Amino acid sequence: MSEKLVLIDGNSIINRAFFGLPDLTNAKGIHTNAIYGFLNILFRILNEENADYLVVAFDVHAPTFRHEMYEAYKGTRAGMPDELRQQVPILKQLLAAMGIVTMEKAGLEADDILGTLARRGEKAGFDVTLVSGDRDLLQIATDRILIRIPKTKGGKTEIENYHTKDVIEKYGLTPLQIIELKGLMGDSSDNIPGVPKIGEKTATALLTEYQTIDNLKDHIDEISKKSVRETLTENFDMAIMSRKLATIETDADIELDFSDARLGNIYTGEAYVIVKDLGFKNLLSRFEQAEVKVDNSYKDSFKTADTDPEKIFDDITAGDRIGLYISEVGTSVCFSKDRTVFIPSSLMSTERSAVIIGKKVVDEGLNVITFNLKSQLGFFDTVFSCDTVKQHFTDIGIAAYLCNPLKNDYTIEDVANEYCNSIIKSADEVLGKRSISEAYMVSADDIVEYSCTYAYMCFMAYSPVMSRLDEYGMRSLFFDIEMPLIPCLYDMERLGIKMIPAQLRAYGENLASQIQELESSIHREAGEEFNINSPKQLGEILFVKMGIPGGKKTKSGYSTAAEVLEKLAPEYPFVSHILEYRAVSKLKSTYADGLLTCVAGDGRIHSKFHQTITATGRISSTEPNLQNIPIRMEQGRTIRKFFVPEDGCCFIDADYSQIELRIMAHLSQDASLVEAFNTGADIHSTTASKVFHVPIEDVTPTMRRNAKAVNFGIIYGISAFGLSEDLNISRKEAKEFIDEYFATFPDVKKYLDTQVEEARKQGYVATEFGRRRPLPELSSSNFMQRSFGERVAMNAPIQGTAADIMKIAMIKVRDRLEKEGLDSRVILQVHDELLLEVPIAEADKVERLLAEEMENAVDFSVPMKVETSRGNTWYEAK
DNA sequence: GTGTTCACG
DNA sequence: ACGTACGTGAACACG
Repeated sequence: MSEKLVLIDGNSIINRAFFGLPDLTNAKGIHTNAIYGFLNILFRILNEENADYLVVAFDVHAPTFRHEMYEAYKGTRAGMPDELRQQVPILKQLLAAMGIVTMEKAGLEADDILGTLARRGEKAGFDVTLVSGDRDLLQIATDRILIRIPKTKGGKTEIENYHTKDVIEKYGLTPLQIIELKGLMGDSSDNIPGVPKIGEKTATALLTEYQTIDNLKDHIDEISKKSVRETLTENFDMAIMSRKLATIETDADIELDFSDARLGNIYTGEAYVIVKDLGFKNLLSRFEQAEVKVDNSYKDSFKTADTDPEKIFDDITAGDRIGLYISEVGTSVCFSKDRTVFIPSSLMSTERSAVIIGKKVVDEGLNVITFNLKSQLGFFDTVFSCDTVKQHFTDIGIAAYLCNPLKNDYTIEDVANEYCNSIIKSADEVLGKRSISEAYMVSADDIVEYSCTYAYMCFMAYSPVMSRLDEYGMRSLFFDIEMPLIPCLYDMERLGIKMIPAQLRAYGENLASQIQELESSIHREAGEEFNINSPKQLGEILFVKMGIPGGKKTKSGYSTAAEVLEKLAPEYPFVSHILEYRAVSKLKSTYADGLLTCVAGDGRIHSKFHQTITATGRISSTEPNLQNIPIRMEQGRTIRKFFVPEDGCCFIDADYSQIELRIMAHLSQDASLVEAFNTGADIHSTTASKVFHVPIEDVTPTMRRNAKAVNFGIIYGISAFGLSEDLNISRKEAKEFIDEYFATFPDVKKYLDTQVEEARKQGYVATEFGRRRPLPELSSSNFMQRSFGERVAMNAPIQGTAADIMKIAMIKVRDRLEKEGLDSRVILQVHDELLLEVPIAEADKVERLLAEEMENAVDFSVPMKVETSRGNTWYEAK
């Protein structure tokens, strides 16, 4: 059997990948979509082809001979978008690391290299496969040269295959006639002019009859259609030149010994590092073998304690820095890069080691470096004050988050790899699918490795992460806000919120019967049974079977979003039944059923609060998400009646009123807006009064509603489109509102413009407290993405500053409650709102204290107004 | 796993 | 001409 030579058109494949995939970026903000797409196609090809030799060809970016000919003709040249250009050298580097030969040569296009190698390979007796996105290459096809053209259709990549017979079948022309075809019809994507007015149809018909352009010239008089005859006669020169442009060189002057292109192991350690850096997690497993080769010598410094573990802690002296990881199975302490000790809990309980460390922390000013401290605070017997945590602990996971808040997850190995240039095994790789608490399933060595790696990496990553934090000017944000916040969140998770499951269950059963009724009447009205929860089936019923007008919207069919259905509801009762069904089943599945499964043995729901998720600095909540419990509609709001305080306690709820607009006033220093807040009137009415030039008492509800929508729009990064959608008005009207708003508050406009401008210059925006939000989107050549970046540049400083203020307030409230010896506790945070569980006797005091601390969390140009209320359920307290 | 929908701020 | 408001998380359908 012949050996196989695979040739890949690097430029064309990376181009296809770039335009076919959404804009992906890695943790550092480098665009990676084209590389990702290229690799996927490469792996697929290698999977399907039994390649013995592989070459990837590229264009040289300097103008080539053929381009020069064309430029001489027209004087233009299409450029490559910047985001794609950046990816080419990285791809070449990666291919080199994989031991794959790449070729490029000044004066030649990738096509010419491919054509030449294909012919040469065929002569040398290989079976040749040539992969390109470019149909030009079809001219190279023979019985032994297969041209493969990947096409991405609906996320799936299908590859079209062409030998000589396939070209003839599809185009009715031989491969060589493809050149003649391009000569006549041209190719706009390749800047080949062709003959005016001759398209694919005419050209194919002519070539079927006359085979070549030259022969066609000889028989020009036989052509019956006058217009075709004329344009051909006039433009033969053009046809000849175009043909020349379209002809791929097959005898170019290139040197390649095929034996150099023999495919070896492409999964090298070098490639692993690059792929890891690019953030292609799902491709990484292919390179895993290579990982073993990396330097793991640091593990030699891991030791398991054998005798008297108490002594180990004697080594710690005042002001020392240690890396620490505590888990159920033991405690790991890293003292230096050469010494990390694992103390198994069988030798000393984790509680005991935590006590010792806790004491050292306070008595000797120990500096403890951790990763995800919140999850380990439970091992300590003492409840740390915000200040103690701030003084003595460092959570490098949170520090890494501040340096780059766009990553989806922060694992110790990611941080270590990024900041220490080392590659360590991920927890999953060490433990498999078991968790550390199922340690009996894991070997002793693996436990030591896992636990010590945490402590070691904390210790090692400390300096580089901290210098990055300093470089970005976020030291204070980190130590004054994020670190002391940890115990606040820990408390909220530990305390949880009491729930009355029986009432929630009854509520859920009531919903169930409503759902049944709605379901049967919907099925009756539709005349058939179908899954109402399936947007696909529902769209089919609504817009096809029932013939309701309301065109397509999504990729996969009709949109059935509430927004669309609400417009149809007045006219079609069926549609409002759907909406009602949706609302009720959402309540049942997400809230009634969902929350019930979250009630713990103590009758309380312990939601998790995450500090390293959002791009703007907000906290997020999961398992369950208690930050999206219904409130707008009464039926959903009822759920809040089942959240209750402990016996003898009440709830006090405190929320910042219009915090984002107040921040906007402060940041922009717009005189009118600042004044509006300082007079204390209703802000939406005041806005309406100023914008519409009427006295405040003449502001109509409509005017107020419009002003409110504009105010929201401003915070989100206003666009006429968004506002028009929200208010259901024309874009022209929306634009008039916005213009009028900016005329009224000129410094707001100036501020927003400045943010976008600064973001473009620096690549990020920042909150009042220095929290950064990187904006890789702003450099995009894609209009939609760039516009998104602009809106984010306007929104992030506002939303982020609000998040900062709330965090400061939470710390101040916790400190104050502790200092005054009160038993009240914050149990929930919902972005601009805090919910406290308060012993009745403390209620008056706490209510005052809360408002005071929250309002005085910052000293801005406008007051931060807080509204508080009390209740015996969450429902009542709001 | 991805897309759609919808709950909250 | 493009086609969207900012930030989240959970449930469900579907390939």
